Amino acid sequence: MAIDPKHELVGLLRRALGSVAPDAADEPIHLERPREAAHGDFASNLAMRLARRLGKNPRELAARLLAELPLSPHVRKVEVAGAGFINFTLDDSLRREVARQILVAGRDYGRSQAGGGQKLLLEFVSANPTGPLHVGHGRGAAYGASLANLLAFAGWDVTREYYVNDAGRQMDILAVSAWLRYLALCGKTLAFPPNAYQGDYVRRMAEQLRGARGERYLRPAAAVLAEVPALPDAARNDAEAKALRERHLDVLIANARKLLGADWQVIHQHVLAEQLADGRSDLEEFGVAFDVWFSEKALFDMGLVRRSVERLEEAGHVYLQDGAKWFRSTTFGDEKDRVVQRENGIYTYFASDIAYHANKFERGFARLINIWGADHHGYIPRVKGALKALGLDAERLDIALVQFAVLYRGGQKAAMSTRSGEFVTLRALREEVGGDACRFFYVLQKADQHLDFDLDLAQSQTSKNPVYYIQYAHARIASVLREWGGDVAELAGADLSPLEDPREMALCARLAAFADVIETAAAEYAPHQVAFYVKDLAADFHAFYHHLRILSRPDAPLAPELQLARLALVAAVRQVIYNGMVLLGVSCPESM
RNA sequence: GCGCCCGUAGCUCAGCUGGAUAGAGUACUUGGCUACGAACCAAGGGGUCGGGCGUUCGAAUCGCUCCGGGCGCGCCA
Repeated sequence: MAIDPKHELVGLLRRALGSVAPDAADEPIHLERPREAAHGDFASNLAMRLARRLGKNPRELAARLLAELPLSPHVRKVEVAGAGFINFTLDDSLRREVARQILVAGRDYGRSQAGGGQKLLLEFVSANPTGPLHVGHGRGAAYGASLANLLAFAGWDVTREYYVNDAGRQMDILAVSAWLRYLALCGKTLAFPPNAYQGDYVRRMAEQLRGARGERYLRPAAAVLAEVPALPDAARNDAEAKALRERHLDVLIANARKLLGADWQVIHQHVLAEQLADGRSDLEEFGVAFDVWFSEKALFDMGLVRRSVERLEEAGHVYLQDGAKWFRSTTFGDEKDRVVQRENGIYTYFASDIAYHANKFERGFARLINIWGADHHGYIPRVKGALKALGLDAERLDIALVQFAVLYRGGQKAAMSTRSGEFVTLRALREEVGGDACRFFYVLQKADQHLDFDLDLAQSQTSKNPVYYIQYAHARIASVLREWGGDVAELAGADLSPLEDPREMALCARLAAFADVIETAAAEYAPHQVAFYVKDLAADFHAFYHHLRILSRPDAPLAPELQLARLALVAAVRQVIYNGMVLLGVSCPESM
């Protein structure tokens, strides 16, 4: 059976605490893994915390706790150190056993039940399907996919969802952009608005339309431009010029709708389907899969948007002003009230988002997580406010913000904007640096930290690249096991007692920490901790490997028991590297 | 102006609910392949943790304030 030393030590401390200071028996007991090996396997600051509470000397308290600490066969040494730490050193046999536990559990090693099998919805990426995904979306995708894996590993029943904004004005703009390009292909070249979608992919979709349906969607230029205000001079960038350009686009869309009738929907559907398929394949190639693609338009079709606004009205949180319906979000801490239904009767994006989130609650998830770009942070209070107004428990919704990713190549920054067509696509990034390096670099940094993505480093195939450093450790072990040629499954039965070198024990200690890393990384939505851990584990392994032989050789013979024990140890290392990298979506080649 | 995020080695970043001598990588200097994979290892220099004040036995971590950077403040999505 597996022994959980941490749990046992907490129990021992709890009993000692009960006899030393019964009045403070409720004091929480924390154990940390000291950085210094000399400080043992676990350390507790209980005495120092208690000292504050009881007004006594920390070292003295630590000594009294030590005296009352029940004996355990698993603890080799307990001592008071520093300002009043109680340091535990485990018995070596117990420290070594982790290798066996890993080999027995295999791919499940590190898996926990912390989530209790509760349903969790993780929504991420959710980029408008109006163009290729760019490197900013890539970060959200990599972070979200890793987080989803991590939470599932930590015992949550995770659903991965992509919210498809297929209902709004942006889709109309994309459709009209493609149509204008199509008209140009038919010989009717009209001024292409600067705020329409500029990318080459729009031209490609226009070519598809023309190839499939010929000139079926051709309309007279005069009708297309009827009542469309002229575009202001390109140099002008004042508020009036901007408004004029938006108006230009809106009238174009209205005319397209009128002139094309049912065909407008066909074009609309086509560009949507194209972009969605493109994004989906892009993400799949990136190792990012979704369980649900949730349509915004479906919310409207099912009447859920209208229904949500009605519910807010019934709850008395909506008022009319200037012909529009406003949600009184200031009641819930927002800085100003927000429009849910415009003067022209059209619901705002916010209204459908309320319906969307209400629907998430109705689907019975114990926890909801949204991954948003950090530029949306101002949006949080109104969404949570609306949920509260609907009587829902907004605390169940966590919003994880992801900061911008900026690409650097030789010190040069790359600008990103879908509209202008000047952006670096995720696809281009993947092709340049490879999927593994891409996934790893994205999650190597805390999500709420700005990311400087160093292209030169990511694509370097040298020792500088941390991805290869880890993969190399895995491949090296695989190579040794191949060289050995025995049955890896039998290593779980190996006698581990020959392991006693400090490097071997350091590896054991590192391996034993994996479960804790998973637990805190999942709790903090911080997959980067897994990346750092795997890097550290690989470093421990490389140091071990360089100084100690694994396989016996005629001129450097090893006792058979020692060879077997070391094989078991490195097989365990390989397994944990693998388990960690799987969570991050990075492959572990057997050779490279 | 208000709100959110951030400021740690030359550069890019970790630092778990406040803990022990602030750590990696990279760059630089130096050493190590007739070895189970040198995409590796070992050693070295490099820090006012943006500044200040406070709370505490103890602050990179918590609070206040100032400086600096990013983002957001629409009847856009």
